[in-house]
Amino acid sequence: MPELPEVETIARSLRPELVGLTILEADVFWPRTIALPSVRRFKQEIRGQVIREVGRRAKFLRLVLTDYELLIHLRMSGDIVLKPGIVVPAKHDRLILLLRAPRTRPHALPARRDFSLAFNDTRKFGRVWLTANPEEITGRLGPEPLSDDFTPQWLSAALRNRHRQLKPLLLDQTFLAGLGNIYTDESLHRARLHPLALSDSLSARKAARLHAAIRLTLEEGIRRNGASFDWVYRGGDFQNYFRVYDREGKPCPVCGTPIRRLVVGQRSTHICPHCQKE
DNA sequence: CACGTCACCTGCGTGC
DNA sequence: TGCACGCAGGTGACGT
Repeated sequence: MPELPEVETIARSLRPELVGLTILEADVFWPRTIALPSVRRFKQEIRGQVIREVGRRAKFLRLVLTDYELLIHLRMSGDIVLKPGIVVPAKHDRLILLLRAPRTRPHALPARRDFSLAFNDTRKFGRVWLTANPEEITGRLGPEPLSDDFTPQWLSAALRNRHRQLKPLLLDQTFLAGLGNIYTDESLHRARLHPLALSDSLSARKAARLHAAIRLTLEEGIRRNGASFDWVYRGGDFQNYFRVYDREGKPCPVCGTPIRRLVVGQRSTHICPHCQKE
C-alpha cells in the first residue's frame, strides 16, 4: 500500500523511538518475508545490532545498524507496529524484532526497556533485506522526487529519452523512485496530463508542469501524514483530499466533470476527462 | 525497448 | 448463508 509519503511518515515517527535501541532477537513467522540472507543467517547476524538511524529510500524503510542496513519494503499491505514490552504475535505478523533500550541514569525509576517491532503484512508481499551493501538492492532506483537531483530540466530530458505512456513510466521505480498508483494519478491530474500521453511528446513546459505537480502532491501527502484506508489506518488523512483517486463518478474538484476510471497497465487509473485530454 | 499477462497472497464488498 | 467474482496503495518474471 504505502507509497513515498506513507513510508516517509513511518520513518519520521519511528526515528525518535528506535535510534539507540539494540536488536536482541528476530522472530520470523513467514520465512519468505526475509529476502536476504537466509532466515538462519538473518536471525544470527541481526542479534546485537544497534539501530543508528532510521530513514527512507524510495518506498524502502531503512534501518541503519551497526554493521548492516535493514531494508523493509511494505509492498501492498505491510505495516510497522512498535509496541512496548514483549508481545505475542498479532494476526498477520510476519516478523518481530525484540528491542532493548540502553539503561539510563543508574537511580532513575525503572523505565520499560523492552519493545517489540512487528512487521505486519496481510498479503505477504512485503520483503526485508539485511545487507552490508544496500546499493545492491536500491542501486537501480531512479532519483528521489524530493531531492535536488529531480529538476524540471532532468525530467524533461528523461521523458524525451523514452517512448512510454506517462503513467506506467511514472510507476517505474528505475525511472523515478517513490510514486505509486495514488500519487501518480493525483500528480497527472494536477499537471492536467493524460496517463496514456507518450513521454516524448511532452513539451518542456508540460514537463515542468508535471515536475511541479509531483513535488506538490508528494509534499501535501507528507504534510497530511499520508493516506489511511479502512484496512490500514495510520493516522494520515490525505485520503480526504484526493482529487481523482478512488473517486469514480464524483465531480472533478477543478471543473465538476465526473471522474472516470480506466485501466492502464493492469492498474486502476482515475482521470478527469475534461481536464486531462489525451 | 515497450507492453501485456501472470504470479505472489489475503480479505472485503457485491451480486446471484 | 454460500459462493463466485472483482478488487486492493507493488513488483518481478515471463512472452511477444
